[in-house]
Amino acid sequence: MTRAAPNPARRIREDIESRIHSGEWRPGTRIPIEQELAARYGCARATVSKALAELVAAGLVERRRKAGSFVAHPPVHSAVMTVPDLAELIAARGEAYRWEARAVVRRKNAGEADTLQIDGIHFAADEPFALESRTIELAEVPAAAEANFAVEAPGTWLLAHIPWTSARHVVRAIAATRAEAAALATNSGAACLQLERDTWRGDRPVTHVRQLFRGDRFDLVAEFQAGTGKRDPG
Amino acid sequence: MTRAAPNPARRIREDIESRIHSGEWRPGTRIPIEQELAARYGCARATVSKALAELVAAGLVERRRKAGSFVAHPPVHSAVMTVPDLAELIAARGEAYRWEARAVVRRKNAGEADTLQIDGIHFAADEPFALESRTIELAEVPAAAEANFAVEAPGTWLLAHIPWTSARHVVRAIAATRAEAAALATNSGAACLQLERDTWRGDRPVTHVRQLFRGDRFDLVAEFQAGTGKRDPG
DNA sequence: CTTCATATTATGTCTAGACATAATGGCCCA
DNA sequence: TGGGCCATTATGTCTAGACATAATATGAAG
Repeated sequence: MTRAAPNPARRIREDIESRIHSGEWRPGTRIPIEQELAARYGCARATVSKALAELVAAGLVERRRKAGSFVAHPPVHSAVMTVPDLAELIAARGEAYRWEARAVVRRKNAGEADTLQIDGIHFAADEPFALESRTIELAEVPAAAEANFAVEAPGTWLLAHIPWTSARHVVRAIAATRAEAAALATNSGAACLQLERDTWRGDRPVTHVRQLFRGDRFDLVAEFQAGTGKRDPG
Repeated sequence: MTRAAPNPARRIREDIESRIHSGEWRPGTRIPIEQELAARYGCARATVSKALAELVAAGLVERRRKAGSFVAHPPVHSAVMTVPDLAELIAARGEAYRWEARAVVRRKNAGEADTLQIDGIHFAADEPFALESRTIELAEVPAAAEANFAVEAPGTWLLAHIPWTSARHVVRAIAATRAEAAALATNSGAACLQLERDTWRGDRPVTHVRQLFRGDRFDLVAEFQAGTGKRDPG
């Protein structure tokens, strides 16, 4: 058997990538068929296929049976948003972080499982940074009943204790109510960024949060990196 | 050669996925070694490896040489945000879409390449939906000089003509200025969602946009889907 | 008792060949 | 001319085996 070159798949991927990035192969361009690529790079078709599969995962390429592989049209409208853990975010800024709980209430729901309702404020350098209002489903996270949310912010606690989740975030600009404005040390009607997050484990709800930030103190960043193929789970 | 079951890789992936989702295998848990999984599922090791590779791509699993494969810790703080093409978004709502350009100016920059400055308004059902202010680098997109941005929104045009990009979005809540409020048919100081996007081709800037939405008419959604492995570029 | 070399182990990658599947494009028939 | 069937073709998936690589564990030497 012919011995393999060190990294054919990688070479193929990077070659195609650079052709796409350079504009030589524009969106919609048909990529040579796998057989031909295999011949050109001197490797097995499975290797070409793997390289193409990675490019598909990166969003650079689309493949259709019989039709062939094509340079994908740029999905400019999707990007990875980093939703901060507030304790981390503020610590990273070098400011003192503090969490102050205003209310921790266990709600008994007739027939259904109980929920925990937690309201509080995140402080950065002793100034109010975000209002938080959270509901935790005790059926999914029974251990939450024992946690002391007067001391630790529930988001931080949950991150460390929940097995796995999927989540949906909704970002919206709203005007602060009088009460919210007071809590955030701003004026009534001020523009605020509201982040709502629903979290599930499988298909069962785990927690719902609403976080409210002063518009002049916080913004969200989302990045779209075409085809780097980077996986950096940190 | 033993014939393969219809979809072993998929079966393996879904099985492991469900164990992770159910909490049976918690974050950090070691997944059985590939040999054992291959034996258990009655398939080749390469197939197990492929299934695991997909789970890694989905962020559910981490693999380390010699050490083994492990259930990853949930990266709850990242989610995929879908940034809409406004023409599409509004059409999808079943409302009439209209773009109105207010100014299209070519700026000559001494020594450097020219830029195109475009300001306009997106309308949904004849009501102002978003203000847009955009700069296009003509050095990167010379064809833009010929486009008629009085008729077609530049975002839509660019989507169809730019080879490939990476992008950075910043989302912020701001109060509308008097002029912005007037253009958006709301009142001065109203909470608005501002989306700024810088787009590059390779490392060279292509375009910068600032879009302003009325807070009560628009929100952004970001999803974090653990391990569905869904690729839906459509 | 520590340190370094080495064997072991589990993942990483590749090959050559086989069969599956779906979409296209042309052919045949009405 | 129009519509439906079918062969072709390119991707999709899998197998069994081989070698590469990195990290750990072990054992030997100082």
